[in-house]
Amino acid sequence: MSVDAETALAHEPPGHKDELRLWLRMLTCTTLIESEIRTRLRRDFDTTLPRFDLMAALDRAPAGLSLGEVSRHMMVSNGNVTGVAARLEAEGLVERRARPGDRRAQLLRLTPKGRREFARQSAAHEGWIAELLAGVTAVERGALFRLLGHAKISVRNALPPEPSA
Amino acid sequence: MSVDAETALAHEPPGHKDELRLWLRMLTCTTLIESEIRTRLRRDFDTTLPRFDLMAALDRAPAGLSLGEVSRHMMVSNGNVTGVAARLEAEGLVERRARPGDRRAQLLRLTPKGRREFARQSAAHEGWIAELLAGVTAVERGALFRLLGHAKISVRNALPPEPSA
DNA sequence: CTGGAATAGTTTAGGCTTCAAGGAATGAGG
DNA sequence: CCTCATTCCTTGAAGCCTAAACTATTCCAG
Repeated sequence: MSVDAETALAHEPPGHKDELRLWLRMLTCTTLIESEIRTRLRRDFDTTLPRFDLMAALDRAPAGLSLGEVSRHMMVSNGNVTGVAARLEAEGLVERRARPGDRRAQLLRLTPKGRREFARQSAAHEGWIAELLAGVTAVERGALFRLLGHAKISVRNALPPEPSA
Repeated sequence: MSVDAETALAHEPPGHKDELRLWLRMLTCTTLIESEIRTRLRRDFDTTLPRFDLMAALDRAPAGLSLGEVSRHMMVSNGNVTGVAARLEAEGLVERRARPGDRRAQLLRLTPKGRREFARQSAAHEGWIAELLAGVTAVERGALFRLLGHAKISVRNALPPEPSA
């Protein structure tokens, strides 16, 4: 898995391919990092990125989050969260509790075991990211962060408006 | 480099929040764009991103590509390509031919219908990307492209070496 | 020539993901 | 009260994705 679509495009006839090439390079970077992280999560912790992400969301919210809140946080569909949460619950890493005063909603929280487990995973994860980005200087990182901020705003502005927020 | 997660952690003082924030922002940008593209591909062409990507790879290789070559281009597993190619073949967009002189390999090629269809899709796709990134100036795009190039190299250097190429 | 390594693809099991349809609970107006 | 829209979540169908095991073929070294 070494060639990427981006380099292949470099010899296309000139045009407005500029944004496209930027997008493909962005995608390549993200895919490279993401699949390496998936591999290591599996190898070292026998877990997956979605599980890790869900636990990360809960770790930042000690009071718990509803499934819907998790879904918005992770930018995935709500039906998706149902399944991932069910598996984490089966492993004893997450627990559900009824939300007082609303019998529709449930609060998801890390169990003590889940909190311990996530602490180990997130420490390793942070190290992995630093390792993968070690070749980018602090100055470059700052510039990238800022420019990606602009890109994020650009995309959000071009997106269809959300049902409030 | 093959240190287990625990040991690696012991040697690495915390302080990599910086890289982590950059990574999360990169991931957010990519996810936003990618899910919008998926939505539009479905809405306007009743297709998916993997199908589109596979056809894009074939479009750049008029002589055809083996399944393995497609797999490397798309940076996905070979088993995956089997399935996506099968669906595209069932829709008459792609055809398989034996590769002369090697009975293991098969060449995948766009059919005329597939080529027409992809031309429509890729024109729209290019417009969508330009639209989403319209808020990023040409100068910023250039800087982003260059910096992401550095990031890509950094990641590749940190990755376990591949079985040649 | 022959045995073993490498290569090309497929299959299988398990998990992720979306969309769409639907059930249950809530809340607001009449 | 009712009723109806809304919210929260689950389910089901279909597709994407990986790792690992497997088949078939090719290549190579002896």
